[in-house]
Formats: sequence, C-alpha cells, structure tokens
Amino acid sequence: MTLNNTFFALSDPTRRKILQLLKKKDLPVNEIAINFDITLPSLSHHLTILKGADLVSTQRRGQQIIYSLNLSVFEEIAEEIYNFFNKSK
Amino acid sequence: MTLNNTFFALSDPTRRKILQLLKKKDLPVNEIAINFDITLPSLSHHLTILKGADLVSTQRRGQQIIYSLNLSVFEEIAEEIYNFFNKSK
DNA sequence: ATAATATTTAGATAGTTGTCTAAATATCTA
DNA sequence: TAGATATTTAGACAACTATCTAAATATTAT
Repeated sequence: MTLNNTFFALSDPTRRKILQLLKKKDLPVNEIAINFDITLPSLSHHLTILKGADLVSTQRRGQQIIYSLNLSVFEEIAEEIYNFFNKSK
Repeated sequence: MTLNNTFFALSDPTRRKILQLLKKKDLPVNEIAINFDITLPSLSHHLTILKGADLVSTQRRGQQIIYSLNLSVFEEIAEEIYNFFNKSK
C-alpha cells in the first residue's frame, strides 16, 4: 500500500529534512550530506527509502547522482493525505 | 516535535485503521478491538501512541473508555502536513 | 591504465517497535 | 463486599530500523 510507504518514509526526521532541502533545489548526495552528521551509507539508506516511497527520483550527472522531489507523486500523496484526514470520506 | 509524533503515529496501518473507524463515530476500546486480530494490550499500546500524538482523546463512560478523533488537532495537523507538502513554503 | 571522486552494497550491531501473556486497576452489579 | 466487565501496565521477546565500517561499483581526470 502506498500510504504505508509514504507515512513510513515521512516518519523519520532525517528523511523529512532531506525532503525540505530538496524542496529548495535538486541536490547531489554529497551536498545533501553536508546537512547531516551521519555517514554516507546511512544517508544512502534514507535516500533509498524515499525513492521506494516514490517521493524522490534520481538522475546521474557525471559522477554525481542528483536527487529531486518527485513532484507529481508528491501531489498525489498530498491528495491521499488530504482524503485521509477529510472527515466526510 | 509534533510532526514527528504525528507521522510516526500514522506510519502504522493498524493505527491508521483505528483513525478511519473513529472518523465514523466514537467507539469504546472493546468495539474497536472487534476490527483487529490483536490482543487488547496491543491495541491499547496503539491507542496510547495515537493519544500521545494528540490525534484522539478519551472519556470514560461507566466501565468503558470512549475514544474519539481529536478533530481540532486533526485539522491543525492537516494544515501542517499541507504546509510540509507545499512547494512554496 | 591508474588514481581520485561519488555513491551504493554488504554485513554487523545497538536500539526501537509491535506483539504476547500475566497481572493490576477501575467501574459496575448482585 | 464479591464477582464480572473493561482497560491498562509490566515484563519478555522476535522482528525491524538506523547506524556504522569495509568493500564494491561507476565515472572522470591524469
């Protein structure tokens, strides 16, 4: 179920902070890493979870992997969450 | 942080189902329990987490404890989530 | 080709979570 | 006051998560 993955992905503060950073602009892993005190493998683990929830997508640029918000999916999720919270549904 | 508790509370399918049930009407624990295959202590654990996230509140009615959605908090949270997902914020 | 840079994968570990059984607490009824 | 009903607390345990170090993979530059 999609909401499972989504809420799980969002339930970790590190992952939410990653998403906030990506709201401003697309970033490669090493620049995301600057904002955290965890190792690259740990960060990579969180990025994998965000990707599994379809909240972010990646594209390679040379040696770097650029992460960006998956905006269309983001909007779908926002709607699902809205429905979830909507009393009348 | 509030969002931590909220997303954590929402990250479990059992807890989300409890909220969906409470959207229809307030319910005592034993009636909530009918919908699940877990023991009462396990259910109580989930209810405690939902209460900790301020998503539900309780009131005693005789021997029963009635659980209900904490609607005002629910709306605040919906707004926080909306802001979280809102690109421009 | 070799070295350097960027990221992920593998494997291990400590801490957390969801679940259980057993016991405790609270309320109502006979 | 006993006994029944409703719910929570305590304590234990298996499964899962986040983290780490070490190693592997991919790309670029010399």
